[in-house]
Amino acid sequence: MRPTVHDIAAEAGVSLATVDRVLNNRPGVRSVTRDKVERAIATLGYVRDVAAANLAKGRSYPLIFILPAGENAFMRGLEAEVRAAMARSPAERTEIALLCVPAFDARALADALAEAHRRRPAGVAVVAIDAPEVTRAVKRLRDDGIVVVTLVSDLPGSARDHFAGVDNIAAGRTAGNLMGRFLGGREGPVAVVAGSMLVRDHRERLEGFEAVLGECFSARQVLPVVEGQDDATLVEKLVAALLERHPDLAGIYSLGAGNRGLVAALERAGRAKTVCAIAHELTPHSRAALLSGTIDVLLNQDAGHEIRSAIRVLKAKADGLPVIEAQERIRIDIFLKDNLPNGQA
Amino acid sequence: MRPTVHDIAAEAGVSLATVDRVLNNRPGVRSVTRDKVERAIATLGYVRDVAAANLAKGRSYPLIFILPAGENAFMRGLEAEVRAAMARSPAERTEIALLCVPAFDARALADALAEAHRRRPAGVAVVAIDAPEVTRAVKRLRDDGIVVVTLVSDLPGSARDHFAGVDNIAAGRTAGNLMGRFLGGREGPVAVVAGSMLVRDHRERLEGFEAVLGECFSARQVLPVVEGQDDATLVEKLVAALLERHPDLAGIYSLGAGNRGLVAALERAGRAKTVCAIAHELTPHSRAALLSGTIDVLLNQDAGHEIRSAIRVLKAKADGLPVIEAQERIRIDIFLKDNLPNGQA
DNA sequence: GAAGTTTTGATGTACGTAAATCAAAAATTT
DNA sequence: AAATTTTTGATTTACGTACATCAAAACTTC
Repeated sequence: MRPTVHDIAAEAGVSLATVDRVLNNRPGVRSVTRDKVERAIATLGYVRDVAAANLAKGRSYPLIFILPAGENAFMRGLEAEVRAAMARSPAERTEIALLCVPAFDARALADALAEAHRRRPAGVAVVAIDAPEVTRAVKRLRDDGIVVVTLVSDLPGSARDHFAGVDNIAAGRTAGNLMGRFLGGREGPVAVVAGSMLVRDHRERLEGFEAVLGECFSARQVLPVVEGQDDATLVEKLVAALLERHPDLAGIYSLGAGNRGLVAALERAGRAKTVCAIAHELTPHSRAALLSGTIDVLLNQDAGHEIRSAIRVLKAKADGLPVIEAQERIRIDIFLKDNLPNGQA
Repeated sequence: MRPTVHDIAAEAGVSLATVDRVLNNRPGVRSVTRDKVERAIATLGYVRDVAAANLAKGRSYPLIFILPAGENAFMRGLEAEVRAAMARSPAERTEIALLCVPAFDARALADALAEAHRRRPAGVAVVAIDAPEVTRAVKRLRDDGIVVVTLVSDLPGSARDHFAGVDNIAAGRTAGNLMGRFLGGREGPVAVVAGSMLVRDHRERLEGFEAVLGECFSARQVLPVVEGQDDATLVEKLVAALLERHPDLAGIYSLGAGNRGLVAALERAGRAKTVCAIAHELTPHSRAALLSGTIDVLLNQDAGHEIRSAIRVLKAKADGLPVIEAQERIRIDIFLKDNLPNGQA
C-alpha cells in the first residue's frame, strides 16, 4: 500500500499537523524537525496523492486561449480542439475562455493579451506574432504570475514559460530534404509560398528549407519567397503567376495556409502531377489533394495534441510543478497518401 | 460551480442514497425514480468526479506486461518505458508487473499468458505472436474478465480488447512510397529484410511495402524477403550476401530489428551511400546511422506513447469506460536526419 | 525562573464520492 | 386490512489531503 501522510507522521514521530506544515511549506517548523519529516518522506517513498490534494483544495484553473480569426482551416481545427477541451472542463478542473483576434495583426494581439490580463486567469495560451508590443504584453502577464504558453508560433525573446508547437526549422529542413530527394535529377527551380514573414513559424520553416537545399541540393534554384497571407484566393493568384512565369517549375513548398489556392492553381494549370508540392497542415482540402496526388507530402502538427499539451503545461506551471519536456514535445507528422489516418481532419 | 451528487438529489427530489443507487446501478430503485434522477443528471449536466470516486473506492489496477526478451533495442526501449510507468505507479494507482519471454516462441508466450492469468490482474498487455495457442490463451483471459491489449504486433482474430501499435500495413506502404520516390529513375532491385514472418507486424509491413511497389513503381524488382530473426549478427550475414549477389542493389527495406547488422554490412561493403536504406525504430545505433547517411529514413513508433496509451486503455476498459480511439492512435513517425528529436532514444 | 516567543500536537471540518446500515415509507400480495 | 416485499430516506464512515484553530510544550531571553 502506498504511504499516506499518517504513515510519514508515524515514521517521523511527529504529528499530522507538522507533516502538513512541511509538505506545504508553512512556517513554524524547526529545521531539525523538518529534516526528520523529509527523511521519513524519502525512506517511505511518499508521493502526494494529487487527486486527493486537488479535491481538498477545490482548485480550478481559469485559462484563456487566444487564436487568430479567419478562414485558416488549421486555426479553426485548433479552435475546435479548444472547444473540445472546454467540454472536458468539469473533469479537468479548467475554465477555458477563447479569444479570436485578426490574423497577422500584432496590435490586436497585444490588446487581446491585455484583455486576458484583466480577467486574471491562471494561464494564457497564445498563437504569437513576433513583435515588440506582443513581447511586452507577455512580459506584463508573467510579471503578474500568469503562466504564458505560446502555441504553434513561438516568441523566443519573450518571457513565455513554454512553447507548444513543432520545431519549425526542423519542419522546413524536412520539407527541403524531401523536396530535394523527390526531385532527384529533374531540372527546374523550386518556389516557396509563405503566409507572412511576420510570424516566426513561417520564417523558421523558410530558413530550414533554404538551408537544406543550399547544403545538400545546391544545384537547385530556390525562387524568392512569396507571401500569400494564408489566404486561399491570394495564394491561388500568386501560384498561378509563378506557374506561368516558370514553365519548368519543379516544386512548390507551401509553408503556410491557404492550400485550397495552391491546389486550385496547380490543377487549373494542368501541372498537378508534374510539380512536386509539399504543404503544411492536414485539413479536409489538403487531405483530398494528397489522396488525389496534387500534393505529394503534408507536414502536420496535431492540433489536438497541441491543445492538450498546452493545457497540461499551463496547469503544471500554474502549480509550480516541473514539466517533462520530452513528453510535451510536439512531433512533426509527415503524411504521404499511404499513412494518412482514416479518421478526422 | 459544477454540480455534485447533493445537487442532483435536491433537483430530483430524492435522497442521496437513491442518487448513489442510480449512479452505481445498484438494485432497489423503481424505474420512475430512476428516470427522475437521470433527468436531473441530464438537466444539471452532472459529471462524476472521477478523482473523488477513485479516492473513495480506493481502486487500484494490477497490470501485467509481457515483452520479448533478447537484445532487440526497440523491445528494450519498451521495457524501459514499462519501468518508467512502474515508477509512476503510486501516482497512477497501477501495480505493474513485467514478464519477459523468448522472442518468436509462441509456446513460451502462451505459457506466460497462462502465468499472467494465474496472477489475476485487471489487465494484460502483450507483444503478440500470431499463433493459435496464443489466441486461445488470450481468449481464456478475456473469459475471466481480464482486459487484454496487444502491443506493437496485433492478434486480429483474437478476443483482445485493443491494439496499441501502429498500422503496420500503412508503415510498409509508406516505406514503399518513399523507397520508390527516393530511387527515382535509378536502376536495380530492392531487397527486404524482416525479422520473422511469424509475427504479424512484420508480415503486414512486407505486405504494404510490396503492394505500393507493385501499384506505383511496378518497374522495380523486389527480391524475396529474407528473415534475420531480429538478430544483428544474422542480419549482417544476410545483407552481406545480398550485396554480393546483387551488385546493382538499389535499396534495402529493413522492416524488423537487428539494424546494427544492416549498417555494418552496408558500410563494410562500401555501399552505405549508394544503397537507399529504410529501416524501423529509432535506437542509438539507427539514429547514428541516419545521421551518418547510411540509413536514409527511419520509421518509428514511440515506445513511450505506446506504453502510456496501453495503460490508459487497460484502466479505462477495466472500468468499462469507453476509449477515445482517435486519441489512442499510435502514429508512424518518419525520421529523416533533419527532423530527428535531439533528446532520448 | 518568570515572561515571552516559537514550535508542535490534537482535533475538526471540508472536498465529492462510495458503500454500508437501519429505519421508514410505499407498493404489492394475500 | 394485514402481512409481505420492495423501494426510499437518513445517517455514518471512509478515501487522502488541505487548512484552520486552540492548547500544550519546548525553546529563548532577560
